[in-house]
Amino acid sequence: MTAAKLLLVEDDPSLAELLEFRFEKEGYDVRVTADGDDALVMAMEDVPDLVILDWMIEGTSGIEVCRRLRRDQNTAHVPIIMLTARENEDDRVRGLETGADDYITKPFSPRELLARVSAVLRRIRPALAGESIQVGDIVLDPVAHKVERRGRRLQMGPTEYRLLKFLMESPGRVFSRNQLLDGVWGTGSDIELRTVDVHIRRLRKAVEVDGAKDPVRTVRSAGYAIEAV
Amino acid sequence: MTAAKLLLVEDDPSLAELLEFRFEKEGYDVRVTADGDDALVMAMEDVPDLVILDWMIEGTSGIEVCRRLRRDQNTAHVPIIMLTARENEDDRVRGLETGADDYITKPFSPRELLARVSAVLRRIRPALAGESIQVGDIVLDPVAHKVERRGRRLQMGPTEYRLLKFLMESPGRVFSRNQLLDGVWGTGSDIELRTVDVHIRRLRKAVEVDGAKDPVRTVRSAGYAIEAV
DNA sequence: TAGGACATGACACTTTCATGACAAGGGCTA
DNA sequence: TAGCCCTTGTCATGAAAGTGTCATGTCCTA
Repeated sequence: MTAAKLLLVEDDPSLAELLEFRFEKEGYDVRVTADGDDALVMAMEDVPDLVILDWMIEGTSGIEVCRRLRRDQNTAHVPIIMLTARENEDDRVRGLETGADDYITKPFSPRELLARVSAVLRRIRPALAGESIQVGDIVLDPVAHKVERRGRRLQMGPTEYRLLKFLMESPGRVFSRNQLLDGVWGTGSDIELRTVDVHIRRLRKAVEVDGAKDPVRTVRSAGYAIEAV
Repeated sequence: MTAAKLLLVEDDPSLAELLEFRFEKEGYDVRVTADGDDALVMAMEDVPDLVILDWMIEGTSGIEVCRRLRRDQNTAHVPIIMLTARENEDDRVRGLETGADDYITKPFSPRELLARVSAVLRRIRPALAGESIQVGDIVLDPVAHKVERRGRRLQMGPTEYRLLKFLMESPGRVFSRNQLLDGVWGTGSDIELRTVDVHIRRLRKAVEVDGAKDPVRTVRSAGYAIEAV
């Protein structure tokens, strides 16, 4: 299981350091910045699994960062937890309405933030929390690195496994070839776009079980998705 | 678009009634019970999209309900928001660790709870949280790249899809052929004006469902619009 | 009723995708 | 270390689906 990538946007150095320490201790892969614009750049370059965003930061404001993350295709679905010192309900609601998934009011204990991060990740990316994912009749166990369909064990290469896992984390959602390259092969991989097709085909072949239908949907001129069949 | 089904487990009658009223006003399909065991039965019988669970209820305790929901295959993935009167951090953390997706501390405003429900649903089923576009009986889910009408899945080419999406983003508004070329084909496309007519026709054919009326309105010497029928 | 505007079917042309083949690389074993 | 097997990225090819244009028919309106 690869570590979950967190992006922490916090301009109080001591708090940032404390949180970074705690999260790394929990096995997360943490990057930190104090600046909103930096945060956006970092998020675009390497899409994190979750963003922890202080409402009051230098440069671009927290809510603006949130809005922009939501606007970009690649980061639109990254969960965001906002840190806010405000008691004001309007701000909390506005944060949630802007697209934040959760907020936590300062002062908070690191432990509670950890619990929230874990809860959000579990909801969004069960595989990161070590839980198995199920889509239709396909079950993927990230801990055992096993895939089963209708009780039968499936055999596939490492790339097909990662591709399947990536797709299963967002069932039904269509990913472009570029998104798949970023998500499965890693940002900045220098791979031919069409190579994705080939791996999709290998994946299709790997999940073939007697009379079961193909769970991989091709969306012409858009990409691929996996769905319950 | 079918309404999101909520299950509200709350034993304070006045609060339950208030919430039920607010949620139904927002278009949710709400069922209410005051009892933990009832809640489990109801959840098994008709799996809700989200559970709002009071921590302190009669019968089986909230946390126990949470645990059991998580244990059953059918309800394991249903998001849970816990309502708690306790300030105690341990309880909050324990709730999250047990599998609740979120909690909210009493007293809270219905508005905030609504925002949280919406935020959680947005994650789980984008189509339920208003991320899909709906015009009349046509529902377009941009994330899954799917279009449905009266529950039936529609099939169309990429251009028709983009055209439909563009029109549905401004229901009722009339677009000239030039505007459509700019918006759907991209500015600077060197396409014959009349080609729009052809794609409109293909779109019309694609959204044909048994006896449903044509949602595409032709405005003579002006352009086209889509409207609820 | 004439003239313009729109609808429709046909068709040739493009784009996009599925598939099989293949060579390069890596790791493991004998 | 040579040989073998598995994985991987790329390419060529054929099939399928989608696209733009035109000619013709139909409708509407002044």
